[in-house]
Amino acid sequence: MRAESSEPNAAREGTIPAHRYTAALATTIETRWQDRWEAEGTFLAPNPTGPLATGFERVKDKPKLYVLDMFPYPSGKGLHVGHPLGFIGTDVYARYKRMTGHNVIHAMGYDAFGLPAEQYAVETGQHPRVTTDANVANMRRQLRRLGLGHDPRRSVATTDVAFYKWTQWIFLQVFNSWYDHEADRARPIAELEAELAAGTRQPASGTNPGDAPWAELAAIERRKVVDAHRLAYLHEAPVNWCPGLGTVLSNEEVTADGRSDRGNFPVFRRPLKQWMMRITAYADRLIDDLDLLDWTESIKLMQRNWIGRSEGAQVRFTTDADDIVVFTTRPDTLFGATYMVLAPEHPLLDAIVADAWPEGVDQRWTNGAASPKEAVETYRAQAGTRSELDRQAADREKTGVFTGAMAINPVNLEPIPIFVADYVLIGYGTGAIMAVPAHDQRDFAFARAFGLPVTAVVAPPEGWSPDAEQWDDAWTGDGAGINSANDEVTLNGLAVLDAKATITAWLEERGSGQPTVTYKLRDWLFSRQRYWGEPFPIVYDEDDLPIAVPDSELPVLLPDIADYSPKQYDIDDNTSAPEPPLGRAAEWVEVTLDLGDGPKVYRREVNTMPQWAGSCWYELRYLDPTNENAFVDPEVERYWMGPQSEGDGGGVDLYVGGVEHAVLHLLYSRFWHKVLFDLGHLSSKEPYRRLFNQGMVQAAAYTDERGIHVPATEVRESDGRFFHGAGEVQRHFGKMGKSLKNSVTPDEIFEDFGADTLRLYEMFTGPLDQSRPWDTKAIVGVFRLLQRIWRNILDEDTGLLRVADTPADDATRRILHKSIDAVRDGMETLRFNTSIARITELNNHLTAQFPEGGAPREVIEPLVLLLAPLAPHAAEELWSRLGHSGSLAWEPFPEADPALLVDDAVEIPVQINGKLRARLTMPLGLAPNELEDAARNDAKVAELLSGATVRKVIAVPDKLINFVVG
RNA sequence: GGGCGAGUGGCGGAAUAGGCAGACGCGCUGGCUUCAGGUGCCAGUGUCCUUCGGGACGUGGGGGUUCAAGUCCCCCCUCGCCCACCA
Repeated sequence: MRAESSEPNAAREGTIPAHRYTAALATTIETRWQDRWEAEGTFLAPNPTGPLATGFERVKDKPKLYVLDMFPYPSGKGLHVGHPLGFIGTDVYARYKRMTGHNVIHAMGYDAFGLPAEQYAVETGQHPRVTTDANVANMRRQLRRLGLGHDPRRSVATTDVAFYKWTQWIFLQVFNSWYDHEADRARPIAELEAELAAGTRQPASGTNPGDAPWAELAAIERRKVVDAHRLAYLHEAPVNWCPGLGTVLSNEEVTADGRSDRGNFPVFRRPLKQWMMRITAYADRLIDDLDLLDWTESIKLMQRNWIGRSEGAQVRFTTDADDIVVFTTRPDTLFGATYMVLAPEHPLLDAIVADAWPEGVDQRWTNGAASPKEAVETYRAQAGTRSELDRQAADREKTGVFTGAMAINPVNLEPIPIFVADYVLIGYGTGAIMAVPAHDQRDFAFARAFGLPVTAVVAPPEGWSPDAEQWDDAWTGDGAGINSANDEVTLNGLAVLDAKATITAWLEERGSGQPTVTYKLRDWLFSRQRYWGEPFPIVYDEDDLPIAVPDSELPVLLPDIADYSPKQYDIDDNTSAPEPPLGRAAEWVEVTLDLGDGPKVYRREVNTMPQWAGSCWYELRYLDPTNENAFVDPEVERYWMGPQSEGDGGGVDLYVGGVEHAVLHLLYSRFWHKVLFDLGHLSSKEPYRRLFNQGMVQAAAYTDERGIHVPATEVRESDGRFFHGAGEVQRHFGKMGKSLKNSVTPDEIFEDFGADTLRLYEMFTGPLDQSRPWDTKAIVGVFRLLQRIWRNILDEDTGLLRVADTPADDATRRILHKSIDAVRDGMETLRFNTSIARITELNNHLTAQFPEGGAPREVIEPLVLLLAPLAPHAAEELWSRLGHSGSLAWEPFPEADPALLVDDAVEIPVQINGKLRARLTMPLGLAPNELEDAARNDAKVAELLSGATVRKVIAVPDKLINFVVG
């Protein structure tokens, strides 16, 4: 069947007219126009300056528009029809905007570093670059075949040396800066060094362990202090170590059940020295600047939740050993703190553990251990080996042990027992809490399990027992303070908000606490033990401290090595340690550089950057892809992405991609963009002004009796049941892909229908943000649409024009202009399905009105232009057959004449008690009373109303009339 | 457990700002064309009843506001996504 349909129509003369729009004809047309667009540079977008500025004169008075897709990973499997949904959507939008007078930039790149190419290299020994380049070439071919109107000069891959040179450069910008919290922005590290040297600034707390004066610090100590301020820094801290992958992972790459996002291997928390990026310094700005963005509230909410800002207080409790600081969002409940809990990893744990159990200790508190030390050590060891899944199950029984130590509550000087329990997380707040079981559900559960007292300090609602020990749950709502007073301060009678302010002020005055803001967001773990990623432009000296490779030495090229695999371990071996593959490139690792003090030998960083690095800034490189002196020319960036008005943060005008990147990519990318903004390299505060999440393409998938997916193409349907071979199979719908064996490739659809039909079908199945099932059988609907438009313009037998140069009749003209109006609306709102429906209606009207041909050119030409963004090849061909020599890509999009959008007469529904009883055609603009008279004068309405008492008449001009009868 | 979003014919989906529910397409039914079939063309197609005039019902379920509710309010059910011991 396919072989036949790809032959010219002539081969089937006698059955199919020679000039019918068929798949074969579509393919001929599509190939021709794709070649022509490329040859003529139809979609080249001129920059205001620089090497890509040719043609800017032509567009300099047009508004600019930056349309961007989330760039794909060039998989070796090639595309299925689900992949290009968003790409088609942005192409339709970009083409429409170009026709409405915008200078549109639209390009496509490749996020080409990453695991699959590396794993393929490990298996085959083929260099990942070879695989990657082949995959990129294949994907470029497939996307070109779709007729996407991209500027090919701007197509970059993150693996291009000319690209990752600048990824490394940006890393160094981050490395060479620090966050000035007073100025609330990043500044060059040299300015910090100068201020420290001049004594005008003191090191941030915790960065200078001995707190010795700057002048007395040795040079190496000074370097350590400065390094501790950098936005990219080395840090020994618990990280997510995945032995199965042989690499560490960021928090974001670990699933809720403690496994790797990729590969689903167990992940263990272990302390290791790794590169971190100080994204937490930007937490507030990442929240606040969401207000600048035209994103859906749900995505903004996900980002806010991920950053997880909480306002509260830190409170200092004294013990016999060190003081312990807790974080709480409910300082108002401080009088109700009946015990304290430390996370198992808390650094002060060893210092406070008592030597022996106190007399008469509760057996539940000791876990059967002979001493607190033994109990804590046992518990800590258990917590360390327990999987994250266990530990994070919210409904899990609370566990913990008593440390034997007591802390003094600063508000009432009462001693309270200190426990260690894994429901307190080391990574959040201070890793220690005051437990208020009466007003926190988790503390309540723990108190009940361990027989700890529950003291109410906020009045619960009516109906609760006055005795908190009788409660079934904690009371976490608002209420007046009770049982909360000492000699100096009382919270009794105060509402929660007032109580918080009062007690926080009191604590601050006494030096026992201060207001604090805490975030769930952690600093970003930025190093990976992989081969196929950007090398860090960092070397280490004999002191083992990091030194930036000078800009002049960039790029640091990825060396060729024999074995690309990181050392992998048994997936459960949590005692293993990462060993990056680059460590084996001995000659590369050892490097001689002259950093101003003569040639010396240094050791290169052997970790590589995570795959997110390239996607953090690729949209900037599209703007100026060939620039060798800067990652982007500031003037070019200002033109395409700069703020458009006061209060605008700038950024790309439309960014389309999957919702799965709602936090990770979008958060990291915003972070880098803000650093580059702070350092004066960018005019835009935000990378993506408007974000739009396209839906997924789903398809039927079938499982056999074993629950295993069978290839969807081999399933037959019979009476609503489905069979594969001899057995019956079950149908369900899921994301199209290899795992469900339900992929459909674009190549099959090109073969049977052509690219324009595929484009139309994908856009017709629903609004762009909605997921939709794929149904190959349904494609014929939009294929027929193209055939019918074709037939209304060209004779199927002769190929000659059958369009008339006579004026359109009034009714046809009105339908045209209403169609234009509706098509534009669908284009603007990315609801292309409605645009296609209106084009179909218009064409159906022409078919009915001019069955023998002769549709007026006055209507046909706008129809072709309306179709152009959606089915550009067919539209170009028709446009040219209509006698135009150039491409229609820059033709003005039809505009509706407002005068033709309203009719002289309108059909008015007549309701009686809200039920439709008649329709009357009436002149437009009748007043309510005229409407009522006209309705009453209608014979049918009069009959319906006879004998009834009309109690009320609702007459809405030009809309309807409703008689309310009694 | 918390948050967000969505439920409209057999299917995908339309429906300005509360005003004719089901546009457009698939599928289905009948017919035309054709050497049989197709990805050609035409007509019909929400459900039920009907004396063929029409009538009743109908946007997940239940209540409410209104002359009028797919649309607004309250309660419930189902599905999807995100987060998940974050003090």
